[in-house]
Amino acid sequence: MSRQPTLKQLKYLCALAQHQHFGNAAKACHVSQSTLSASIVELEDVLSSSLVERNNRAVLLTTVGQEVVERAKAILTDVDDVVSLCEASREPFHGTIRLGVIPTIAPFILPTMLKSLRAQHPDCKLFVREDLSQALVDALQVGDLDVLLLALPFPAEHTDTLSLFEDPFYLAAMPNTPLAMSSKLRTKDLQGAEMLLLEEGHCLRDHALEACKLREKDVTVPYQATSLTTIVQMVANGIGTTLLPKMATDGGIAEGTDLILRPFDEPDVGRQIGLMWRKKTPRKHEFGLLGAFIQECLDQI
Amino acid sequence: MSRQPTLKQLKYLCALAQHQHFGNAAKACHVSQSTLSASIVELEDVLSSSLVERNNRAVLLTTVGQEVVERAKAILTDVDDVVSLCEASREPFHGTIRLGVIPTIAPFILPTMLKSLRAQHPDCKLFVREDLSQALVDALQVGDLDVLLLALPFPAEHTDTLSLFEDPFYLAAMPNTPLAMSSKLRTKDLQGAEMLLLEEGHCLRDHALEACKLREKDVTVPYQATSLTTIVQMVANGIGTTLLPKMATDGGIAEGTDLILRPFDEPDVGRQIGLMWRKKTPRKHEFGLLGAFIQECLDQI
DNA sequence: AAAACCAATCGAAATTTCCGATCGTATATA
DNA sequence: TATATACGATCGGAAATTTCGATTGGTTTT
Repeated sequence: MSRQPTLKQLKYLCALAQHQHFGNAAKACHVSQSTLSASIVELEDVLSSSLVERNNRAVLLTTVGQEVVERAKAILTDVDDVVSLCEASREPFHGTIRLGVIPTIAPFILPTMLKSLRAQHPDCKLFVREDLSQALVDALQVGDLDVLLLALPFPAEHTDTLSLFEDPFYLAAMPNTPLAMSSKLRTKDLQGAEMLLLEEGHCLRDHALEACKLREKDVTVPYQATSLTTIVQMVANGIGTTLLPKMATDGGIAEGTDLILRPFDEPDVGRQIGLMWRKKTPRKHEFGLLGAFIQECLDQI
Repeated sequence: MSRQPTLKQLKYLCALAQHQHFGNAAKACHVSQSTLSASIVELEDVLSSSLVERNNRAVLLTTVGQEVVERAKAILTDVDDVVSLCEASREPFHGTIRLGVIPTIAPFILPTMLKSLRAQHPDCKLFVREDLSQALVDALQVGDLDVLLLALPFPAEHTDTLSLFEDPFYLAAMPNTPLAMSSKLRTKDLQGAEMLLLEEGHCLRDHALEACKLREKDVTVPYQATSLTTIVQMVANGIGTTLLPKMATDGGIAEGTDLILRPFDEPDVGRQIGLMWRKKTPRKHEFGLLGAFIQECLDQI
């Protein structure tokens, strides 16, 4: 009868795979190097397979080792899921929710949301990470985050999404410019306009291009356009024109400037905001409630 | 900081769910009743949820308990899968072998080899990368490849080699040329001959120079001599003379041409073909078997 | 009321886990 | 060439845990 590997051993192996260094991996696990080393040896003994090649300058995983690490990661997150399942089952909004939010949403919704949350669910600890969609999805899939608030659609395997609301785009332009003064505003008026958009990687950029049927050449990407605020400042200084999500304008991003903010005289010019979680998450129900909660927050703005 | 449940605890919970009885479940797990009982209590403590109702005559699982049991079962079989994965991978020729082969070997041996491999070891996945020796060695040392098939000697630290067979050089020349017609062929006859060889980086070039005691000035490197086939075509068009490894001529590289192929009337004019792997690889034995397998393949050609 | 059954609990023993120290080897530095 | 440094393996002892048998408390059956 062969023994079974321990969760601890699997955890140590994953840490070793990540750090490629026994000492550092041990530090990350809060154990001594000797403990981690012995654990790995024992794991290899239990599995009767060498998982790691200790080349004296680097730590290399064998093919089996890599495969085991992959599965070990999955197992560890599954175990974590059991824990959070129990947490959530005790009562929604009573545990920790690790939420990822994209930069073009976070500043406009988090303040009200966090305030409401503290008022209505004081026992809920919300850990927020702000990053680009792709980074958030990666973190979601490996189990570093529980749920994301982002613009849909965004392709991601093994996930479910819940659409919350539409966020229309407004044109932001200086007074006296043709786009600001035309009687009706249509997306085709933007053809050839030199739009200022956020740099690559921001989904707002892609969704704006998509919604307005623009192509790359219609767009000017200023150097280091990493936040909407800087773009607004540039437009206010007469450098060009841009699209802003209603969410941002409601948040007062253009206050203190002379900018004209115009909605489009067409339907469906905007982006869809929603939640995304792992298909296998045990907290679907709680996240559905979270969606409703966010919608309530928005009504207050 | 919340602890994690143990695999043992999950196992006991599953047994309890199955037997609906602490004593019997304990017996099935080969532990005492007190041990199992305590384990369940501790699991409930870790998860801060009651999983089992032991009020009345029977043992009842709570809703959360059932959910946890279901996930626990999945986790346990996942862990077992890791074990059997390793069991399977212990058998030689049952996993993935990432093999590097140099361009002057690959086309002449891979077809038969892959065919035999599929026939004899259908579970073996062979990933092949064809590149120059130095690139292969680099890839081997950083762990991107498991084993190389190349011409020896080739300097590489932290590696072991296994010599498989000698691959003699044949002179390839057009009829009516002096080298094709001389009574005996010796390496010193090549002095001053304008040999066509592969460009820098191909070890065949170095080994040919070495075996025939030639120096750089005896050689003509044609523009873009990247494959033996093109060199053969050039020689067949009367541009010069070249050396071909027996392996290539056996493969019929000179078919359809008038070329004369002559062995040398001297011993040890050729190159040595062998395997190379990292000194620390845990698969030495398997790679030894791979060497024998390759030798068998060659007998079939 | 007694017996039977069951799970929880307790204290002692057995086991394991963990750490610091040390060793062996490979690499970098002088 | 000699010395210092870095890294992982190993060992022995201390600490933590796991495990067990015995016992307790509660319920059901006889």
